[in-house]
Amino acid sequence: MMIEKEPAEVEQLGLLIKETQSLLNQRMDEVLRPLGLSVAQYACLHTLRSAPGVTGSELARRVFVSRQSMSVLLQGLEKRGLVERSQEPGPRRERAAELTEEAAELTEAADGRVRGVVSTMAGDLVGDEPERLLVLLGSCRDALQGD
Amino acid sequence: MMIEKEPAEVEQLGLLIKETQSLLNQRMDEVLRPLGLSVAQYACLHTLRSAPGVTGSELARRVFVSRQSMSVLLQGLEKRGLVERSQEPGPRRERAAELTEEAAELTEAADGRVRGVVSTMAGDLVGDEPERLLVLLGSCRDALQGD
DNA sequence: CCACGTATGTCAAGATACTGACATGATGAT
DNA sequence: ATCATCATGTCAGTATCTTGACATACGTGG
Repeated sequence: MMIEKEPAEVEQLGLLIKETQSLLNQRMDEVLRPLGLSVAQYACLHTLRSAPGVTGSELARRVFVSRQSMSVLLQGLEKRGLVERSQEPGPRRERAAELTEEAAELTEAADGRVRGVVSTMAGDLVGDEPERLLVLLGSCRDALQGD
Repeated sequence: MMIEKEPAEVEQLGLLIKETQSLLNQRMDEVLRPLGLSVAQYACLHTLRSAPGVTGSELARRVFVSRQSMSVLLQGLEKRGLVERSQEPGPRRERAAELTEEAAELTEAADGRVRGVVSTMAGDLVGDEPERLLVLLGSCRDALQGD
């Protein structure tokens, strides 16, 4: 006979994820705001650094926002001289986006601060616990999007 | 000499949390929308059911939104007959909020659907893994808000 | 060759959440 | 007793994200 986990605790998992993400977003905003960056802008720059030349739509998918939001995000970053987009559209009307020199410095500074926040968050985890957390959360993510 | 964890993996923890929460919110919206409820409204009703009679401000803190957002949320729920608020303000101008009968049924139905989503999310976790995940994530949350 | 489906980029409108500000009522220090 | 302080509830303005819609461009099947 299978021993069923009482669902009372697992039920709190959704709330806990929301809570943690809310706090994480808040802390990231606090350290990024002095640099003049919103969390969404940081996510955009961070992703662009690891994947230069991607299209706006692909960027939107990776950052989990709509194409439209990414469009205005990129326009703002372009106006601030942090991002350059090819003026001559590519194969499918695509406009590849890349970081500028100034953005590289800024993104590195922002990355440092975000690393600090994440270190704080994982500060009480010891041994293989960080890795365990990554695996378990990854399982949840896959189960949700695999649908 | 301490063996330092390479931070390359832990660094992804922030992104993973954001990703998982985004997908969870999306799935919850999909199951709650047919009931005419937004995720925020569900969170409001769910919290009210476990803590009837709380004030709007306290409710806002528990649901992680501002007092102002909770104010308009409650106005909408009140207009739909799901929530009743005491008209005669209490000790500190407080207006205690409670669920109506109709809301109790609706909230129960919504809870069932949300339980389904959470079960899907935790579907691949076995043994003590759900509990482990709760403990590890709880540690992260405490580290973020303990600051 | 040409219509159809699909993907990108953008504009406009609606919804939602936040910050700032104010009035009201309770608490505490002097 | 009086005034400063704080918490609640609400209104207004701002910012951001989303959905809907349209124009453009590539690919495929008729």
